[in-house]
Amino acid sequence: MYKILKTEGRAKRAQLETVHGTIQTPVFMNVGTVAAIKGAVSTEDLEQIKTQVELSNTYHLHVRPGDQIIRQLGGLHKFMSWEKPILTDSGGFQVFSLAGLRKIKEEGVYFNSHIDGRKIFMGPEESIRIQSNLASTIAMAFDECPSSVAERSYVEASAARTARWLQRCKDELVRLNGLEDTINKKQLLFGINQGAVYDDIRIDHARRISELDCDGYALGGLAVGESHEQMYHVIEETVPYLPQDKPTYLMGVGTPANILEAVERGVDFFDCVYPTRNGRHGHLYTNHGKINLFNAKYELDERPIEEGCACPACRRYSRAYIRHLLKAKEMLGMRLCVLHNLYFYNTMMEEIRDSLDAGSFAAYKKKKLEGMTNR
RNA sequence: GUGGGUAUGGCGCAGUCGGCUAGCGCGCCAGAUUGUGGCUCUGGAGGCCGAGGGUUCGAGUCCCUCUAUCCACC
Repeated sequence: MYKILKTEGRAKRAQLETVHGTIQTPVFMNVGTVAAIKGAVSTEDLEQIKTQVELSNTYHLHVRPGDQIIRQLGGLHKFMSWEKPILTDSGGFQVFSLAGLRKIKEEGVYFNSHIDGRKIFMGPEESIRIQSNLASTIAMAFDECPSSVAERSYVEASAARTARWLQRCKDELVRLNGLEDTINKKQLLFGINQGAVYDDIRIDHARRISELDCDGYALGGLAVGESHEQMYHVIEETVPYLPQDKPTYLMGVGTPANILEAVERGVDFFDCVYPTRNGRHGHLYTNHGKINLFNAKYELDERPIEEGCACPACRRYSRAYIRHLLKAKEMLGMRLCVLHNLYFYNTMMEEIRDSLDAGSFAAYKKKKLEGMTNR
């Protein structure tokens, strides 16, 4: 299933075989929360900008249109017309990030829908059941993502509960995958490590969840307020305690620099809203750093976003034109920016894989970081 | 021509019985944003308060003249 092809230090060049095709890693998963990449990006577009994995969200699809609806329509892949791998996030993070009133108990979490305010209960079994209905390629465990500044005692109790929840997720998935009418009987499950910025809690938690033999393991609860140094430190200390014959996924991260640092520390799956959200806001990633197309200095700039870039935006349009579209709030402006950013990220991951293949990742990373003056 | 209204940053407006560095929205100029509510947040620049004169310790606020503009009537 998961096969390491080459290593350089802790950095891994690997591949993960799934029922929806083989994923080459390190990989960046393109975030499409509600089964859509925001910014009017179609799955046809995704194929043209080197997307390997699309990421959607359990909670968001549960409240709208409803996982039962998607199940009746044949699952997420058929629903959104995307045949390659899809990873669904469990909804644990949404409880942390957007549910105002919430109650976290041993059985799960009670909170209110952000769409219509109605009460929702979600626990490990509910999350996995929804993900099974969505029939994604990879399901994520239902976890709690405590604040990075949460007190030690709280983090300790929370991590212990997340570990118990993982066992329940695992049991429920095994049960569902064994059912006759389950759409994707080979759905994979990734467990999630927690522990905020406390090394010993992280390590202890990593050891515990490693015994559950998941298909992959993620580092959760990072990039939620702590410094880059703290985050790199946690990754460095924790990754060795996660099964190295399984994929390692750093959730929600990050900037191009964050990714390069994490690859070096053994991470091979990433996802982040930056390329899409920042793209919608006119922030573009280039090899010279991030630029803000809203800035007045681009008003008469006839160059493409990035010289030599082969993305759909750079092949044809100028900074001045795209800036105009953004200021005029034309959808095409956002779309072109999102396409460029995702292409940039996916291309960078491709370059990372090539450099690992060639045994020159360290040199590649150094050169890439030196070029990016802004981030 | 007569009567009435209005003139405050690029645009639209607030400015209480005259009282300290004249506010707000949009726009503009920048910055944030890490398992996404196309959201939101944070800064910044920009005003001889239509012009001139007067009253007053003090006028965007009160008085006079002029100018511009809008409405009604002729």
